[in-house]
Parts: sequence; structure tokens; C-alpha cells
Amino acid sequence: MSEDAFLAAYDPAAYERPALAVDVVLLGLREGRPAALLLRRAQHPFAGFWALPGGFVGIGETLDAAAERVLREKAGIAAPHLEQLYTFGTLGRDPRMRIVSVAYLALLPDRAFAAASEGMPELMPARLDVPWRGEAGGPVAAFPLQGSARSEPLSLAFDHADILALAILRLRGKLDYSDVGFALLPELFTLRQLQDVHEAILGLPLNKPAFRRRMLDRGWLEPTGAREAGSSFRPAELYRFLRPR
Amino acid sequence: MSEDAFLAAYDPAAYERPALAVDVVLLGLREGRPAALLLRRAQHPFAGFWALPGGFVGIGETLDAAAERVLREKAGIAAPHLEQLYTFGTLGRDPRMRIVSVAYLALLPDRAFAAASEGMPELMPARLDVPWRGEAGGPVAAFPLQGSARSEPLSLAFDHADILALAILRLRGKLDYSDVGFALLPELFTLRQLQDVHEAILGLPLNKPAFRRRMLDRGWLEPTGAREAGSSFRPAELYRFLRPR
DNA sequence: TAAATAGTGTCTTTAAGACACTATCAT
DNA sequence: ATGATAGTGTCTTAAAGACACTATTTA
Repeated sequence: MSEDAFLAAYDPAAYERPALAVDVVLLGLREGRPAALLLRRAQHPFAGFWALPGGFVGIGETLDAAAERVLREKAGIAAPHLEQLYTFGTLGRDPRMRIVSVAYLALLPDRAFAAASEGMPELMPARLDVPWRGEAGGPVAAFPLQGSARSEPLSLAFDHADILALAILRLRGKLDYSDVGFALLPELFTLRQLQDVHEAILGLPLNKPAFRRRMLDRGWLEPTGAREAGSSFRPAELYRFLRPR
Repeated sequence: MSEDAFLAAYDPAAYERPALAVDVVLLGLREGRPAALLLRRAQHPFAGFWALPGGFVGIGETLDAAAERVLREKAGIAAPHLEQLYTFGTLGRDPRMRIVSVAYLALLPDRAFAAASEGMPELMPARLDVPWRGEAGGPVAAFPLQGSARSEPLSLAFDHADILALAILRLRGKLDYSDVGFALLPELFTLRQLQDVHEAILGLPLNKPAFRRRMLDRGWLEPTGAREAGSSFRPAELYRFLRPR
């Protein structure tokens, strides 16, 4: 670090600094597909476009805390899983000024997704259309969840389509060696529900016996002995996720 | 985004902002192990400690450009592979002021590593000691490369030990589905050199026939017909990395 | 008992690990 | 020829995919 950079660092007025923000992808599953909660922008820029909830990072606030605050203030919930995705810092991403944004991914099980959606009516639940297989990458489109099947895709503000794509990419990448899948399930769940989560995120069907073998052999699942209620056929056993140690 | 946050965003003086920096891990391989180039800090804080090369992000500079500039100014090179790792934003990481730092990973093949090391004598080549297997994670220690075998570990400034650990973690994670391994090799290389790179990063020996099968079946390698020179035994064929499309 | 899904047995397929073997070059 | 590493053939092992089968519950 050179001497004048040093001094500039001590004098906040010496050089202009980029503003620092966080944007949070609120991700859940709806109808067997990934879904996210978006906010409609009222003002310029991108008025009428849809954006991820976000906010500036306070001077006395960690990045994680800023993401948690956004989650609390904009969605009224605390996500069980919140992780940093990537930091976006291209020059034109916000036409007003230089804003560097740290993207976060929050995973919401059905209950939390519904609670945020109902408690904050300005949050629009949107189905994500992922037109690529595996971890190929590429754009992700968002469609209104309620509405006719032939709706127009939602126009996304800023570089938020890229951020959504990165969220899917990250999730797919770590799904089968980490515990992220369980963050999208309630405390008790059946193996079929777990497989549904994996299939929804990966966007492809999985082999049932192989999936059950893998999951059970991992040793992260504790059978509860209880069974699911409300089915009109043979009820499945409920499992609990046992955090690996 | 609330109205007053909006206004504050337009008025840089309204709220204090964190300073934004980049720190770059200059990673290469030495003696079959990961190695990094570090700078000795002259001033407080962490005077005498070893730190990653870094610098503040200019107001008109992207994050990637800032990392490239650090690489150019502090190491005198342009890395063939430069990727963002993670953004560190805890409150106490720099005792002087609030600095949020975007960590980058630069991969240097032998020639670039040596060129930086020789061209910039203040850069200390340090062997990284990774005491965990796979992607378990945990601290990483740095030792002087030249020096007695029983040296003390280098004291690392700030949270730079965490950044080094993350670099290894990321590299291990994407080594066998991405092309990062080739960034540590010259344009022409033998399969043995490629295996050496993988073994050095993973920290474990690999099965030779299986490794060759995997690499050749991937279709990323183009045999050149040429053979390595200078060996006192059977020379191996030289391959070229063909970017997958 | 019919319907529907839970859950399993087992065969096939694929890929990795083990290990020895042949090939080829410099000296 | 010797030494040393390149490069391969093949057997074993591990795990996933395919697919049909049995089990269990509600209605």
C-alpha cells in the first residue's frame, strides 16, 4: 500500500469512494421450480422493473448483518440459510452513481417463503425459468407466479438477472456435497420431499433408489419413526436433518 | 430502497461509507506444494507481519480492474487466471478504519511466479502448509520458501490467513470440473506435469492410469506430437490445453 | 380390494483404484 | 544392456442407473 493511498484511506474526503450495498436473492420453491421474491421499482432508474431487495451497508455493519437487515426489513423474516454469493462492481450497473453490491442468497422453506409473500404484499413471487442444464450458466428469466401460463417475463432491473443466474449456479454446484438442500425443507420431511427439492434445483429427474441410497448412506438423516399425515395412500416416514460433525 | 437511503446515496457526504479494497492471492506451486507471494508490512498496523498485495478500488475502476492493477503494480505481471474469491467485511479486520475487501485469486504458472518473485524483491515466496484434507477447511500456515526446513511460520496480517485458506478451498473445489489446473502450467505440458499440479493442489497422490483416462476422455487435451526435452530417460509427449466450447 | 405411493432387491453400466506389464528414450 | 519414466491392459471395486417388485396405507 503506497503512502498516499495510506493517507487517503485515513481521510475519507480525499478520494471518492464507491457506495457499498447488498442485494439478497430470496429463493424458495414453488410448483416444483425455483422461485424468488422481487420488488417493483417505483422510481428512476428502472422504474417499473423488478429488483432484488437490497440496501446500503452501514459504516458499523458487517456485510452479513446488512443482508440480515434487508431480509428483516424487506421480507419480515430471518432466513435459516444466508450466504454470500459474489460482489458485482462493474461501472454502469447503477446509472445514478458508482455502487458496488455484494449479492447474498437466502434460502426459504415453503413456510418462510409464504410468510414473506403474504406479510409483505409488495414482494412479488416469481417463478424462475432456468433454460440451461447443469452448471452451464446463462440468463435466467422470471415469470409472475400467479397469472396466466402465457405471461410475459418480468423485466429485471440493474444486473439482477445475472445475480439470479448466479444463485441457481451456486445452489446446483453445492447441492450434493453440502447441506443447502435441507434449508429449503421444514424440520421434518420425507425422502420424497428431499428428492423433490433436489430435482427442482437441478432441473432434472433423479433415480429414486440411487437417491435414497446416497442420502441414507451419508448419515445425515435421522429417521423419526413418525409418518407424514394427510396423504390418501401409504404415508412416508419423516426424517430429520442431523448436522454432520 | 427507502427514500432517505436514496437521498443519502446521492449525497456522498450524508453517511460515512466503508472503504473498498481488493487483496490478491498470488498463487503458484513450488516444490510440489502451493506457494504464495507476500509483502512484509513496514508500518502499523501489523508492522512486520506478512500481507497479501492489495489496494483501494478507484471510483472509476471495476473490481476486476483493481485486482489487475494490483497485480501489475505490486508484482509486475498480468496473470492468465484471475477470479474473485469472496468479500470480507467484518468490523475489526483493519484497526485503522472500516475497510471492506474483495479477495481475488491469481494463478501463476512457474514462469510468472518466478518473474514476479525476481522482478519484485519485496515479494516473499512462501510455501503454504494446508493441514486439512479435501474441502474440510481450516487455517493455512505460510513458511519462507528459502530458509532452513525448520523455520517459524510467517505471521500473517489482518484476516489474510483466512483468505489464503479460502483460495485453497476454492481451487480444490473446482479443480476437476473446471480448467483452473491449466492456468498453473505453461502452454505445452506433459500429462505428468498436469498430474503433479493436481496432486499439489489436492495434497494427495492420484492414480496414474485413472488420471490419464479422465483427462484424455474429457477432450480438452490436444496432443502436439512433440516431446519434452532435457530428460535423461524416455521423454513424455507434450499436450496443449484446448479450451472446451 | 383397488389405488396410489413408499420402499427395496438386483442386474447392468460406468468409472475409479490397483497393479503389473510393455514401450521408449538417454547414457 | 541399464535405468528410469512413459504409457497401457486388465482385473477388482464402488457407486449410479434401470426397472421391476413387494409393502403399506387410505378410501
